[in-house]
Amino acid sequence: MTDQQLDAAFAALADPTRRAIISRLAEGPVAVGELAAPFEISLPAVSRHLKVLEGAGLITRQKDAQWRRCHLQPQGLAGAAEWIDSTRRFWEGRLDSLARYLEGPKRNGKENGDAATADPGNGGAKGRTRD
Amino acid sequence: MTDQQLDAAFAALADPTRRAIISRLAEGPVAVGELAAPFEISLPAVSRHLKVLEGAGLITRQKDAQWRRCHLQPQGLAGAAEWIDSTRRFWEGRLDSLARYLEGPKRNGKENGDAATADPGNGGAKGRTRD
DNA sequence: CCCGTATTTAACGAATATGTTAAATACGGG
DNA sequence: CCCGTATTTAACATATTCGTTAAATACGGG
Repeated sequence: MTDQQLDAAFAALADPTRRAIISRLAEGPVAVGELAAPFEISLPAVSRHLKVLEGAGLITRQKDAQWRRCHLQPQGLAGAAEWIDSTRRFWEGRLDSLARYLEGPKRNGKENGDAATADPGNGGAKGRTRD
Repeated sequence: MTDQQLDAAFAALADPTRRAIISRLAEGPVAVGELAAPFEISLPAVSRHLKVLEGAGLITRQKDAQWRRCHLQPQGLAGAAEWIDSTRRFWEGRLDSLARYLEGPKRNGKENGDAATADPGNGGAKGRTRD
């Protein structure tokens, strides 16, 4: 997933109407009119939201006579989720190194409960600006 | 997580500079100046990005003399990830019901054949003007 | 107390997003 | 071929976002 795709996906998700549309589509494909019904905004506004979602790769639209049936594109969601998860894994990996550091040969007897603020990478250096 | 929090979190993630900042912070806490160094934009611009990230609950800033050390707030990321994952779980659950429906003991020999567009949950409901 | 460093706030302009209404387009049917 | 339904595009107003530069604020040190 490129940076631009992530931009588009996250921007698309940053709107409650669009998230509601996605939630609705997770139940199954729906045509535009039916999709728009629950919302108070106009149909053109929904249409534009759909364009944004489609541009972000989160949905597709299939022609079906004069209807356009919208389908969730789960791989689009997967791309966004993957960015977040890999960041979280990275963070947790960093915590793992911290745990190893604390439990290492030094045999640290105290359990460090607040790993989130500890900083082995910059451990004792307070007030340092550059490294 | 409220709708507004999701708005803020996803909007915050929809910017490559802010995602880069988050990636950097996943390695450990960093002061603003050092955080800003890799970017070509001005320091005030970075400062505003940090404000956005903080407002979205994705980071925190701690005072440390004249420095402000920025920390990742992983629970913020978790909230966004959870929305996506629950949507995906819902989608997959729906596919599961579809599979059961297709393979189930009560074989009904009616219209189906395209798993991606079939819709057991809304099978013959409204919106079907054309058959 | 004043200075230099670190960071934020203020003020501004350009680009983008979102909503509206009115008109255009696409489709199947009589 | 024209009509009604479904949906999109056009044109427009307004709000927000993102960048800039200049000034303000916060802090520790001589």
